[in-house]
Amino acid sequence: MPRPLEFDRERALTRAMKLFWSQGYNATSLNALLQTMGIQRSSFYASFGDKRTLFVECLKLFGQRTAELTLQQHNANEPPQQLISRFFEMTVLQPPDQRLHKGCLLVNSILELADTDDALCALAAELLDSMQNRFEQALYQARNQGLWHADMTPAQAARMVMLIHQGVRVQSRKRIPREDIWATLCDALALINLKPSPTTPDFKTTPS
Amino acid sequence: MPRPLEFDRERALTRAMKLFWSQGYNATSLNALLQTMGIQRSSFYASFGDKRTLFVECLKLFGQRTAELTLQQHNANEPPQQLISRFFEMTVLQPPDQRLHKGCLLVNSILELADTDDALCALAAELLDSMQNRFEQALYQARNQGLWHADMTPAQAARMVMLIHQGVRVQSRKRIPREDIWATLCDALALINLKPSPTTPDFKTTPS
DNA sequence: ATAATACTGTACCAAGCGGTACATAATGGC
DNA sequence: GCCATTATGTACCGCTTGGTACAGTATTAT
Repeated sequence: MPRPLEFDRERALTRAMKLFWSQGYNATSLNALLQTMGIQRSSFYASFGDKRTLFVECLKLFGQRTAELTLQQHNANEPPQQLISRFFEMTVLQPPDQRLHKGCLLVNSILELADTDDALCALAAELLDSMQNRFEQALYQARNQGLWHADMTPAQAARMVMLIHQGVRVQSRKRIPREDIWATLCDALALINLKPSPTTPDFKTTPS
Repeated sequence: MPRPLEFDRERALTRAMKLFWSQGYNATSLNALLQTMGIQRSSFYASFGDKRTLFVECLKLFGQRTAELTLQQHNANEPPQQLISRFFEMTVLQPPDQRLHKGCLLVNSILELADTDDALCALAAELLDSMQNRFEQALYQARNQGLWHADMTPAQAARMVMLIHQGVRVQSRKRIPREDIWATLCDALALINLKPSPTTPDFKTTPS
């Protein structure tokens, strides 16, 4: 009976996420959100509740998208530790500068909201932890298949991967050239026998 | 001729820094600042210009304090790479939880302000870079004296140290127990032959 | 005493904030 | 056509924001 078309909720949500991702929670005003989401104030509150509720949705969406990014091409033939390599390739190597320099929404949010909004901070931390769990699982498999070894347990190595990830995300937020970040990243991953690939990537034609 | 006593500027500045450190730039209101600094609105603008100018001072103060923290006890007899160990001990091991969980003001600021205030972000990045330079210098000395070696140059290792630092600062912002952070940190530093010390630290009696 | 300076206290400002209210137009199933 | 629903547009709310103005009160050197 009603007017069915709920504009483009997914699209609007994605745009909101990108804005939060770039500017942070506090610095993103409602007016700015409405403008980039392309909807009206009334529609906003009807569809998304309020700013904070929207942000929760954005955090979850980011976690989901990140998971898809690493898992979508992960088939059985592929060595498990390739999951980690590809994760970094997708987040540091391939993406346009614009996205690279936004860092990681989860990391950004934890640092911004740690002392002002415990619940949001805990949610972001939780999503980050699930990434760590996926990495640990992959390393566990890889070790059992004789495809990876190191002087530490999968759990320890997964913590290292997250440490490296978070460090890299900070680096990337300060507009350091992608080549430099990639070099540092390779150095770091080599230390735990996870150096991405024998082929040196080509940065020349990366679009922005 | 005038009334000489300029209240306690240093003290007020320190308090302001701590508040920014804990809450970030945007989430820290002027009223909150006045309250913790213990001064009046008029005195504030007379002595510190405005909020943003104050923040610049706070960033510089933080950089200076951090430098003092690592360099003050650094005498000639001490192995140079001990500077790095002590740096982490001072920022992760010894400080009360309260300070630990604030992370690093420079890292926090870079992530919060990357896309909204280039100048502030650049200043924080610059101060962070000077930390890296000190570490690189220390590693260079240590290597020449045969006190440290690794499969990478001092410059590469210094980048690793900063990567680890930034990763640890993110970890610490999510209220992870200090013991866990310390364990992860030891794993990471061991990879570049900078494991803090043979003695396992005692966490039991750390005050908060 | 006087002039100069530094602080306090309070009132005020325009602007922006997140959020609400409501009247109106469009769209569908019945 | 009718009604339910969902959108739009706009006006408005109370509150907070960073910043200014100014009168009053100390405090000091001269």
